[in-house]
Formats: sequence, structure tokens, C-alpha cells
Amino acid sequence: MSTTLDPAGLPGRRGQAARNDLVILEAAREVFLADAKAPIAAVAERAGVGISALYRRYPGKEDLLRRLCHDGLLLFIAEAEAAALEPDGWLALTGFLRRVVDADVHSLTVHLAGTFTPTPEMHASAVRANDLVAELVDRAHASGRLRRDVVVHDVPMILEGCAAVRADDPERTRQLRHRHLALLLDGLGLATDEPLPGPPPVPGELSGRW
Amino acid sequence: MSTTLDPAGLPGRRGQAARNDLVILEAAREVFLADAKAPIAAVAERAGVGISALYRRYPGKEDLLRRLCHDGLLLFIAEAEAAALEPDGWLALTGFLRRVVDADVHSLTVHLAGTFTPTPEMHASAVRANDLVAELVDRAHASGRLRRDVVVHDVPMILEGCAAVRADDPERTRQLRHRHLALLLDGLGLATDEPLPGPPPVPGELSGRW
DNA sequence: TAGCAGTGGAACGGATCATTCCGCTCTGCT
DNA sequence: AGCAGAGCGGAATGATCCGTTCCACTGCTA
Repeated sequence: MSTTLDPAGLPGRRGQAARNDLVILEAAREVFLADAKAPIAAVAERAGVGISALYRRYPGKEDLLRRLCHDGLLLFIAEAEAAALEPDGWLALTGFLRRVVDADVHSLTVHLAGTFTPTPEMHASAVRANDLVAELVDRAHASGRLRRDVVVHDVPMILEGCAAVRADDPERTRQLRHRHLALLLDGLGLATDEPLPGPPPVPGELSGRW
Repeated sequence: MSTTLDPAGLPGRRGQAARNDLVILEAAREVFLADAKAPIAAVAERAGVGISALYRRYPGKEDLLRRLCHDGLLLFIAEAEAAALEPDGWLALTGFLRRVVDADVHSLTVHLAGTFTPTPEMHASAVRANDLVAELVDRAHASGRLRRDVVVHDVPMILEGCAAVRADDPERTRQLRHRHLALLLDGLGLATDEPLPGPPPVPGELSGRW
């Protein structure tokens, strides 16, 4: 039971309920991050509540998934906006990627996509996110430190690759992903003149649809 | 009962059966590569045969999966052995990785693992594969072109990352994976003095168990 | 021409889930 | 103090999915 937005945990039934809101969301995050098609009951168990507690808050599984995914997307956007403040274009991009990997946001937004039908609102967020990343990539190019043939849509590909790395322990997973990312970031630099093979990724091409 | 090597398809029932052996295996490969937990019926459909044709050949789903996975592992080993013949240690390793990505072998061996219990024979093959990769990595190190802090177990991590990249079209998937691999290979080089973050991967640590 | 290897595909039974429902507990209000 | 009902736990329900079995049929093969 941890509370963040629950100002000085109210006592009694009301407060417990408010706290459960968060506990459930956190449990759902953990469970669905580990397995995108985990049963609802697993979330309830992890949260230490009954199934009713879930259905009281969300009309159905899909709504919970949507919520989780949208939250992730918003976090992604927030990180991108934060990165926009970094003056060095290269550091802005690399720092952004590191933070996204750190927060495991990509799994939330992509692995979960396809398990529900997105809202128009989410679509708008996705567009916004894409614009922000495009800006980061442009600035990295301008800094002269990013290899020429890397395009915006390489970013989701990179994140996809990082998200695929998994260990048993979440913390260890994080470490290994950073290791993988470090390799990719070095590859992103100007180490070689060899152009990347094949045409670059194109918008809806990667597995996550939207 | 004619067997796998069916040159110039025999006519009649016998020949049809022999041909089905291959058709089924190929269909299974395609189907399970696209979705590791596809139903048996999907394989039959793709192969254009009935379900019986499958069960005549394999006692159960698990056996088919095992067969597929072991075939993949053997191919992996064959590629590693082929790579061992390349005199340049760096080219041996990078060429090997490219061919493995090309053949989509990693998906076969890892994504499918966990869906069945491995045979001791497969375990032996896995050990052998590991040894061969270790040798490739050693030689790459000896060539002086591989960054110092890369270890054997980084290889499965890299392959895992590549396998995560997916497009709708198999051919396009292959292209994008090569792009991703190219980035990783550049990162594998000596571009930077920055050491890789965190401790390197350790044997059974990655998601595929064995 | 008899017999059977080889087959297609319907039918069966078990497993898994999302969702609903009911009875209980306490809280917060009167 | 008392009670209406917000919140909840978890069993029951009904649907779906899938591996496996079964049986009738076909046309080689001997």
C-alpha cells in the first residue's frame, strides 16, 4: 500500500478505496508489463484485492489496458518534453532514450497495443509523441553527432529491441536493457561510413499498430 | 514408408505422404515463427492438409515444436561451424550473426523454448552451440576489433533484440532486422572508450531457459 | 479386388478467462 | 445508536479456444 496522490491517507473506508485506486494501477502495470495477456485475476491477486475491486473501477479489462497504455504514452511525452530542454541535441536524444528504457514505457505502449481499440484521444497523443521524437532526432542530426542515415522511425525500432531484452528480475532486466541500448547508441554515432542496410522503417510498419 | 529425402516426388499415395512431411514442417515453421502459440489447426490449414496428417507424424503438438526447435538449433550450429572457417575473427563473428538473423533461427530456438520440455539431446546441442559462439567471440577479441567488455552471453542478447523487430511482411522483417543488427555491430566495435553499463549477461539469465 | 496406409474434418473434453452475482463488512451519516 | 449502502471478496457462470480422438472415406498396392 503506497500512496502518492492520496494526501495524507484518509482513514476508513473512503481512504482505503482511494488507496486501492493506486494499488490496482500499480499492480496492473507490473503484471501486464510481465505478460501482456495476463488474466484480470492475476492483477487482482498482485494488488491483494478481490476481482470486484477491479470491476468497480473499470467497466472491463480493455478499459484498464487502455488506461495503462495511455498513462505510458503520456509519460513518454513528458520525457520527450523534458529532453527538449537539454541544449545539446545529442545528449537530448540519448538521455531521452535512456529514460524511456528506464521507465519501461515502451513495453507499456507497444506490447499492450493491439489488445484493445485505441481512443481518438490516444491517437492524438501518439501523433504528439511522434512530433516530439522527430524534433529530438532533428536536433541530434543538427549536432552532427548522429549518423546521417538514421531516421525518426528508427527510434521505435531501437526501443523495440531494448524491450525484447528480459531477465527474471525487473531490476536486472533494466540493467541489461541499458547495456543493449549502450551498444545501439554507439552504433548510432559516427563510427563508420558504411550506410545502414535496406530502406529505413516507415510509419505504421512496426508491429505496434495504432 | 519413404522418408525425408524425396527426390523428384514419387507419384501416388506414398509420394504424396512423403511430400506432406516437408509441406507440414515448412508450414509449421512459418506459422510458429509468426506466432509461437498458434493452434495446431493453423498449421494444418497453412499446409493445406487435415489435422490427421499432423497427428499421424507427431504424437502431439509438443513433439512438433521440439522438432522445429531442434532443427533450428542444428542450423545455428551449422552456421557457427561455417563461420569458424572464416580466417578473419571479426568477419567470422559478424557474418555469423548476419546469417543467423537472416535465417530467423533465433526466433525458432528461443521464442519456442518454454512451450515444451527439452530433450537431453537438445541440451547437448545447446551446449555445443554455446561453445562454438564462445570460440567466435574469442577470435573476434583476438582480432582486436571487438570491444573488450563484450562477452559471449551478449550474443543471445543481441539476437533477442534483432528478433524483436517485426514488420508485416517476412521479407521486410528481415530487412529491418539487418538494419537493427548493423547498428548493434557498429556498437560492438571500438568506437568509444566508454565501458558498457552494468554487469554483462550471465548464462541462464535471458528469457529462454533450456 | 481386398485391405489398409493415409487422410479430412467433425466432435469431445478440458482449460482458461472475462464478467456477473451474492452475501458480508464496516463506515459515515442521521 | 442504528442503519443504508459503498466497497469488497470470491464463487459461479457462460463463452471461447484448442489439443486430441475418432470415424468414415479414398484410392494405392499387392
